[in-house]
Amino acid sequence: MMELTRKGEYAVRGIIHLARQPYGTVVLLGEIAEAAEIPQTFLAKIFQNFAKLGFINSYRGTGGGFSLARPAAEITLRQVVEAVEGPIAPNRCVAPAGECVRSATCTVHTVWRQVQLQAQETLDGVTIEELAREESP
Amino acid sequence: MMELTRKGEYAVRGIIHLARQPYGTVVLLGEIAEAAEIPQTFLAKIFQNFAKLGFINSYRGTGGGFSLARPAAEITLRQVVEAVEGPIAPNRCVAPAGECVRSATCTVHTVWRQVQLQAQETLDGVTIEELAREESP
DNA sequence: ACCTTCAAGACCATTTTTATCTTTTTTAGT
DNA sequence: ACTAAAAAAGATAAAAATGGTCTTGAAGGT
Ligand code: SF4
Ligand code: SF4
Repeated sequence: MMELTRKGEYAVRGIIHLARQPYGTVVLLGEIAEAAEIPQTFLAKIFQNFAKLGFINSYRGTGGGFSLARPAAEITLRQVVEAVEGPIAPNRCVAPAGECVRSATCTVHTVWRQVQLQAQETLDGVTIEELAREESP
Repeated sequence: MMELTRKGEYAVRGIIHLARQPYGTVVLLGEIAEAAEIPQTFLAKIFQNFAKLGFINSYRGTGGGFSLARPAAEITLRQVVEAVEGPIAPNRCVAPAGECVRSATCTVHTVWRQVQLQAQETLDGVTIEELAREESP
């Protein structure tokens, strides 16, 4: 239930790889795709979207590629996940567009709301910079 | 992202309706479906599964229908949701069968694990009996 | 000019979701 | 025994989402 899609997983892996380079480094799409084991054309779509959203810069032509558009410490995991998967919502009624006629009185609604808030807080509390640091043990 | 399917939503609504009757009451599938606004044939499939799992009893023939097989206070929301949607896992690597070669060293893995634990705890902490009580305000 | 690299959009196979329909089995009541 | 009621089981299927690929075009460097 409620699983991240490949797209979401690839997006996180891709941007973390970018964040592991010195800030400002321009990296080839192909290099990121290979290192993170992501189908290149699929990652291209994801990164095109990231560029539009201002997470990364893209450069065309020889010597082109992608670089972070702002420090990894200023990008949260929630922002990345929501960029590709849409708002975090364990049920329709807690999604932005999700109306349910029962929601005003529904006892289950509040539970989904709590699950949603917990997930949002957890993902908000982690930055790409933290995730990019190599693990210690 | 990570949304409950109709099946999951129907399952919860259906069993709550059953839990609102006095314990042991046998209710027609059609009555539950109508009250909870669920396609009857779809709810039939869900309840067949619930019966197999021992949440409810089913009775065929005239005067048949469904009743809770154990008190609503002993059925948690997590049990109901996992019965229809499978284990709660925000990413493959925290699912029972989900192996990822990176999981041992992956910094993101621990975040998904935390989201998973929080959701599991929240849904574990709510019983169908609580949800079946009419809301107060 | 020419090569490199990303952008954009069309395309497509597979899987999942969301059901419906039909046939069979069980049971209660007469 | 017969009949009607009701769930069980399984086949079928439309629609949507997923997980990509392919082609063409545009921008930039040499
Ligand atoms: S949980 Fe309650 S409010 Fe949310 S969709 Fe279900 S019935 Fe509606
Ligand atoms: S979060 Fe880490 S461990 Fe989990 S699937 Fe992604 S790479 Fe693998």
